[in-house]
Amino acid sequence: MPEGPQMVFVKEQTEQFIGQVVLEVKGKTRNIPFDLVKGQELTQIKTFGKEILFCFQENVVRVHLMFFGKYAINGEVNRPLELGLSFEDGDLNFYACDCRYLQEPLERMYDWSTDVLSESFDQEKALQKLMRQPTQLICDALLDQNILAGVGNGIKNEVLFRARLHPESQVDHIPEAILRSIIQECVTQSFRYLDSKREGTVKEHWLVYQQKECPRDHLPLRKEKIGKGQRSGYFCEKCQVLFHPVTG
DNA sequence: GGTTATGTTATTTC
DNA sequence: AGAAATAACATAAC
Repeated sequence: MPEGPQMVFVKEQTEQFIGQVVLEVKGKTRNIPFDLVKGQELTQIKTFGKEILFCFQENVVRVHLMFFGKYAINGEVNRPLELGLSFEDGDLNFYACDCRYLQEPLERMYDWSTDVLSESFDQEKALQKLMRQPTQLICDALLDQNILAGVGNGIKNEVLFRARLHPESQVDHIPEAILRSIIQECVTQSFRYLDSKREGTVKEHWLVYQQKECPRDHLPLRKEKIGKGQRSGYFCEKCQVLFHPVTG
């Protein structure tokens, strides 16, 4: 469950442990020095893109759920535990994820202006970065975490559908005004996804992602591995415009 | 059993 | 050296 909004949701679900001390650390991860986390008080939880950052007094534990990651709050999942944190008032368990131990100041590692869910997200900066990759296809560019941290394959497909843009359009063939609207749409759809997580309505959330039919004109959606990343694209050939090189 | 899937990084190859 | 392709990792569902 790895797109940005889902991680913000995990943050909201785990903030109950802020102010509590870690009583025990366990799991099979070798990236975390258990003894240096044990006894620490959880002071803050942040997210950056698809990462969640558990900030303690003297260090930070970063968890990325990757493709198959799962988590449980005050419960367990029947599979090998990657990282378990026991607090005074409950516990937090992560599975099949990437865990890292950070000591550097976060400000030195992260630039929150690239995180679409951050209040300091900078659309203009994202536009500049996009335009610095003129030959990329837009479907690949939207998944670039250095440009739009937090955007995943689901959000990508929704954004392109709503903007009526064909996913295989090359960046430098797309008018700047449309690039701007795409970036805005990444923010809008990310927050919309977050809302549906909060409301428990994710199943009804997607218009095209993992769907079969275009909701606008009811034609069958195309579903193909597209772009350099060969990720699943769901799109409508009729209502999503493919931009071609400007000639003449 | 094969394929697919919300992702990223390490390694190999050119 | 550095970009680009490939492999690797993890897991459940159809």
